[in-house]
Amino acid sequence: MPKVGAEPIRRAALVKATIETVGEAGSLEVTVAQIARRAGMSSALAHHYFGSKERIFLAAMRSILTIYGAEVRGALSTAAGPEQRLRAIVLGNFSQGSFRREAISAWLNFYVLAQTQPEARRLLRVYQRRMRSNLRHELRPLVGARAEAVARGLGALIDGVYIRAALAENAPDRAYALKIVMEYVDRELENRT
Amino acid sequence: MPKVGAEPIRRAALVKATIETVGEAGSLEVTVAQIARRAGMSSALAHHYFGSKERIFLAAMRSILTIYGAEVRGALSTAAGPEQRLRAIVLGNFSQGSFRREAISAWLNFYVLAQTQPEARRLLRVYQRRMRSNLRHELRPLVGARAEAVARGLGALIDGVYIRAALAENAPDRAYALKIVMEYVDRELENRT
DNA sequence: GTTTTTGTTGATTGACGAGTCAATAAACTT
DNA sequence: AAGTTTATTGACTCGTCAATCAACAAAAAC
Repeated sequence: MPKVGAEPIRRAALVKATIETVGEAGSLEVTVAQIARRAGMSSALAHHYFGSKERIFLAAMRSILTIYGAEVRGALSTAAGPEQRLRAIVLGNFSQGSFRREAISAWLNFYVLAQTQPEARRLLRVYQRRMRSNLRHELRPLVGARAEAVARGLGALIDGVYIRAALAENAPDRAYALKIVMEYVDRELENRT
Repeated sequence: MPKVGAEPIRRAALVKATIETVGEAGSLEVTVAQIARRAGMSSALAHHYFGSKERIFLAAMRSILTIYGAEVRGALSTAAGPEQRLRAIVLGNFSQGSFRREAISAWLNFYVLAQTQPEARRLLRVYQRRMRSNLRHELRPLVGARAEAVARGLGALIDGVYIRAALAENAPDRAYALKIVMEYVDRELENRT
């Protein structure tokens, strides 16, 4: 049943299926066949479009980071003033699309992938750098010279809250996660110079 | 060359080799043969003593958590008063033995293992609970009702700083990691009630 | 309407790796 | 000295899985 113009649809389906499969399995040790089946095709087709398992993973990772980025940008669009914008960035990091069980678990696994895969590492680094730069930019007028350190601390805290959520048994508690991070922001802004 | 009383020595060697191998590879996808070779024995012997790869991993994880615990206790032993003790706990988390490249990378990978392996998950949970309880105990006299939230935040921040260190290309910067976390403590203690 | 491009899969290959086993040997027991 | 326990490994089995390939089908191009 070959329908023309299938490529982008198939690729998207595979990326989605990869995130779901890795997220559910909680591990990168999933087979191409599993992913392909979930995406409704044969494993041969998955290889046909992506060439290798590695490339499938990288595409999925790119997708996750893109979603993060988009949600942060979305949250940012309505915010005015440094404090509002700072809080919007944090909020964006915990929005619906990103702070979901499989997404979190998949993210953790891609983090591990970045330990071995140079391209995965590059992607993650680019993303982190951009995030830190955004945070620093809003923090500068709020905490001055401390901006760099606070940006790093915030980034690390967000990552930490994420991996802790990956380990929780119930559905991740978005509100509580957000509370922890926002209170960090509160503390830093209380004593601003 | 069978020397009697080899079991504990072999087991220890395997645990050590596992942490090193996983840490270096940055992945759990290492073979029993690799681990065994590094520990100076055949893979058959590794299976003989541990029964399965899974059990080898669990033993390695237990070892890592034990080392953490010991270092925290060590740091705690000389500290007096809640604030000193709180800072000692943090310090213990970043001590020489734990905050090392392979240990960090291995820890991250065991974190991932805990997503799938019930026993690994249990171990990690027990460890986290104890750590949080320790933190809370020292925080209570310092920040009162906020103790629970701060303990959680601190725990998450420490985890976050760890995984970020796993991604760094150079040797992990212990001093900087510590600075980030200690400043979090500073902020929380500044406005104590 | 034939050729080319795009889509698709079942079957196969080839490698790798966990776990088992039989065999060998040194040390301890009686 | 014979028997038992502990240590140790090379060789093998068996399953799994990424990747390839040959073949078929439909649409597009010519």
